[in-house]
Amino acid sequence: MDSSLSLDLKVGSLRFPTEVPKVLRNSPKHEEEGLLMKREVGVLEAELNRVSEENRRLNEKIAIIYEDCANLQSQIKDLMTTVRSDRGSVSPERKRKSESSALNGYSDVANGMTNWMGRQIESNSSGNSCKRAREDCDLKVSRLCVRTDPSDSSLIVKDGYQWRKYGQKVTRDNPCPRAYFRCSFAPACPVKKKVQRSVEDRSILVATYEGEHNHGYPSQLPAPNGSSRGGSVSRHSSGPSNVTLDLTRVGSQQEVESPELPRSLVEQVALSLTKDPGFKAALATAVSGNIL
DNA sequence: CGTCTTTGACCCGCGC
DNA sequence: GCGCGGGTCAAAGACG
Ligand SMILES: [Zn+2]
Repeated sequence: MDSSLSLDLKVGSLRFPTEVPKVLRNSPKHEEEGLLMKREVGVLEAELNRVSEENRRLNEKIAIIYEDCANLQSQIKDLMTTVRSDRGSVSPERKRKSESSALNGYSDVANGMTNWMGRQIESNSSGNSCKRAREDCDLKVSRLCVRTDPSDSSLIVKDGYQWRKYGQKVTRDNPCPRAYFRCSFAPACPVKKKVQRSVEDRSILVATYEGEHNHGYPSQLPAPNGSSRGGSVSRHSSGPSNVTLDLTRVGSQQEVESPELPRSLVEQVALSLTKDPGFKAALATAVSGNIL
């Protein structure tokens, strides 16, 4: 397994002949028109074949990416355990329960993509409107919209990290309370997040993250003995019923640069894919399709 | 017993 | 200084 995953996808090189409608015009020279039409048809067919082939290869690549993601995450997990054991022996900070963050409902890939997409959404909106430019120097603020069951009154966004709630306030412009969380996966992780229900759509939770994790992504592969017979699936299912991403917003605004350094290999992989908006959309569609 | 949630108190910046 | 609103602390309780 090579950790430097270079994909070399040439999706952006799709170029459709833009001057095709020329042959549709009314022309007195029918033979020439027919000839032109045939040639154009041939070109289009070749293009179609090429695109289909490209599509097939992309699907294969996506499958490979899935595997690589799983492999990378297992490597990260191993790395994290060794790092934790080292640090634990040196500085006896009060260690929290560093495991048993069961991911129920969706896969690690979905988690990573969710996180990454949220970052993309935020970097889009903040880059365009630049509402708060004073926090860019120190804190990185990102926003993630999550659709949950409106009947679920718990403001819990299960994004793969471990959060400890430390406050809740009612704000002025929103009748729904706002919950404050701190990352409790690492003892000194500075990341905080605020979760509040959206005013317009009560079924949407808006999570605002600030700061960067000083640890890797704490993803846990689903237990190898995943053949849990009984209803233990939803035993501690405080997770949201479904996490959806607003893909239209991602697709409508391309040109996303991500100047920040990736914190984990998973994010690095994701960032290497964001260069091309077309592939981003395709991958997002494929991933969301697989989630559902 | 350790960890997390709840919740009122407290702090702090800001506008007047 | 004072009130207001948002963010955080920390004691107490819940939970496994
Ligand atoms: Zn963290």
